[in-house]
Amino acid sequence: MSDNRVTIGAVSAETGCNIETIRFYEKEGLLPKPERSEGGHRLYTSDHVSRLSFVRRCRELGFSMDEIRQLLSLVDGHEVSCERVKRIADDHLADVKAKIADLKKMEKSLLDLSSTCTGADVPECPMLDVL
Amino acid sequence: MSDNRVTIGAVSAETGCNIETIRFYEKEGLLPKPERSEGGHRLYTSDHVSRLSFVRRCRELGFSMDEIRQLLSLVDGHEVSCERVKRIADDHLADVKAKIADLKKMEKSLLDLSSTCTGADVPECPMLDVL
DNA sequence: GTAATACCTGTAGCTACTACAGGTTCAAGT
DNA sequence: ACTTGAACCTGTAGTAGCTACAGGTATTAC
Repeated sequence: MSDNRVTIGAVSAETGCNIETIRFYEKEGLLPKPERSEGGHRLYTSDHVSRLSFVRRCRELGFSMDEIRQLLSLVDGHEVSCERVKRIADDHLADVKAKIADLKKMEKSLLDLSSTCTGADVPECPMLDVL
Repeated sequence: MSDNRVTIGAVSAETGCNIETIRFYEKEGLLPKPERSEGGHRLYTSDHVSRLSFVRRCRELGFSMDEIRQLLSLVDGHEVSCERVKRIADDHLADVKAKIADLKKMEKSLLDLSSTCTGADVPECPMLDVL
């Protein structure tokens, strides 16, 4: 069970995560330090791969590294309470909603601005005047 | 006309832009270098203030510093064509729309995830299992 | 004249990576 | 056994758009 250790390159190929990023996550404490070969190469177990996948999925959902660290500490400690997990997720959801709202404001302003502009090849632009 | 020069602190107070940010914009070429007092303090004219306001409005609309540099070079050169301005703005608008779409995907996933979770104070969380 | 405040330059920090440089180890082929 | 090339190692610097110092000088008010 502890025999099938794989190199960082294999983990990278399996997860689609850059080698440098994997080492970076280790340095940042998102991945536990793996054992090393005699020569110092990292040797990963399937547990590492699972955890890396977890981290990647969280990143895709926009969680910050700090939020991920909090989620991981809930997993690692014996403190997995739905309550706390949900709070972290809902806080993050609120952030995402706020960002969407900001971007929609920008979108509207840009559309308004763009509509003042004919796009013709003339030497004066009403858009710049507005700005 | 060239008498009413103001210090960086006054410009900061007027525009709401941090002193450090004003100096940073100068270093990055978004603001022209102002004259200096004998002692080396920056002395700004109203032209500088207008340009800083322009830069700030662009930033609020999400334009990158590089896009702002392009807009400014159109203003400064005698090349102000509506066509080019509109292209920059519309490209940026497309970026904004893409970001909104990404965030909406995140939002949906987070909502789905959150709905699997009761939020009760139990030691098992279905959300973490999904992740 | 002096003290407080405003300003100066230059550097380091933030997020989440990516991209090297320069060196070592491993695996495959002969 | 030996060589070669690929994969790995550490450490540093770069990205965007600022912010936050440290340590020093200029200006202003009293």
